[in-house]
Amino acid sequence: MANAISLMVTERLMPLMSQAVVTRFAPSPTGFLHIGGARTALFNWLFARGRGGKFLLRIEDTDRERSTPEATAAILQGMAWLGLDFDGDVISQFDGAARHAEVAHDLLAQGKAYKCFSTQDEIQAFRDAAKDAGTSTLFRSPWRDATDHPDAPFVVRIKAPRDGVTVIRDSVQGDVTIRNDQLDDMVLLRSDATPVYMLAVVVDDHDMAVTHVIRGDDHLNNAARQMTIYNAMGWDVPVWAHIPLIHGPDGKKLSKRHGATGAQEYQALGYPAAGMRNYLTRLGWSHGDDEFFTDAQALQWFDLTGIGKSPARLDFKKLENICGQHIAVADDAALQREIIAFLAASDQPAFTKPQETGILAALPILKERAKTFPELLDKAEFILASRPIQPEEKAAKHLDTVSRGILSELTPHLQTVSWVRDSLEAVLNDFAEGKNTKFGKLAGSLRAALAGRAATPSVFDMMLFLGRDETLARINDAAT
RNA sequence: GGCCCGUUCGUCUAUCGGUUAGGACAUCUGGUUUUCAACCAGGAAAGAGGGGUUCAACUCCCCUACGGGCUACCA
Repeated sequence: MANAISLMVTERLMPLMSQAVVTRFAPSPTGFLHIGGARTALFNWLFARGRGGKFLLRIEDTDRERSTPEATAAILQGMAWLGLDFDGDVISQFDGAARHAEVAHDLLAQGKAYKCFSTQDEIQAFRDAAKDAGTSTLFRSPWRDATDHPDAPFVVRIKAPRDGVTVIRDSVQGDVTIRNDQLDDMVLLRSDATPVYMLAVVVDDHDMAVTHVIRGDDHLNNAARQMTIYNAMGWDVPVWAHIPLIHGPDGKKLSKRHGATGAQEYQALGYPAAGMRNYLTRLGWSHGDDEFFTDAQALQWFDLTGIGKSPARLDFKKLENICGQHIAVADDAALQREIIAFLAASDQPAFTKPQETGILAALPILKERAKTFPELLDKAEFILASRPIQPEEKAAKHLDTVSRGILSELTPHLQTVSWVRDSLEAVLNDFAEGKNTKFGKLAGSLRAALAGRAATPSVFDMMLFLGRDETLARINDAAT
């Protein structure tokens, strides 16, 4: 029986194993890692990793003018922050130029591409005229079927089909049909013989054995044009999945005026990577009613069929909510490391050694009350600050003359009490009652004395954490 | 201009012809509370508009509106 089952499992898995999933993220290095790009990378990562496949990274740096090494570094950093590890080395598309050109020459030799001697000025003039006349601006090169060639600069264009239709079988968008008379004979090789992006992607995706192309839907139309190259070369077309772009809260394309657009800005803002992954995954993708999930669950559940077709908007409130949940369940040591990285990413001074050990020890009482790292750190002020504590404005209100007097009177009670939660609670409650005041009022003063803040963990937690001597010292500081 | 894609509560979404259109965040009311966070109970809140098809449409088709994309010797 067990054998029969394992055989069934093996048989079902075999086709999948022999055709393992390969995805890639292919950003152009012209700036930081955009949050939309980060989500695209995340989807590719989830899809490949969830299926034991490979996730590759290719930098599309064929535009020498705009590509910079700094941008590549920023993209790498952003991915590292989000924990999106890729297989193999970073691949430079520019490095493959010779191979891309080779394919273009192959097509030329096969008569599936041709040399076009029309100059850019001529083409531009044609387009302008067509626009004025209200006719199609699709350029039809007179050189497509020419036999005699002048001795002049030329570009290599592909002979795109003119009849029939091209159907993009897209896992997200469904079948998208484009009439072939809408396709132009796109340029493969520029007049300086360098390959163009449209050629490079196809060749690279084929050579890298990419099985699933998951990318922004701004490439949806390009897919039809790219298919003419696949078809001309007789290559298998990958599974396409064109995902909608992310929009700002106002529904417009996400741009700088919406605030943070770079993935790393979110790190500097203090969002934990796990929460970011969860939120970004859920944005435009769903698995029933599941909102909060672990990486393991996302890996198991993520599928192309769950991706929506309409653009989603960023909602910082929900991001915070999800992040708060992830901070609450995070492993203390890992959370500590992430907070330290956050400090560096946001240009804040690093922890001193005592602060570092203090935070780590207090994480259990801190992490359940914060949605972001700045919030957590704010509530950790009783650990980070050292005597004498300088109360902030809101806290100072709890330290008026009367309150200070009460704190002075409290001191002797704390000197003798057994330093455990139950005893402390009993003493403080009795004391408050004896003073005919509410415990809440007393707690406010204690909070101000111990942390200098109005929002802190429980006063008992802080007292236990600080210990008798430090607690009394701080109360004394505040009372006098 | 041409072509392509999209449109369910404020937001993210479920629904895959028959539901009182469900959940989450946000919001409002009440409760709890030691501040913050959290928690508990409850409320308000949606099928862009117009035509079809069908016994029945949020779901299928068409038109319009709105949003987005592509239309480069950029990627």
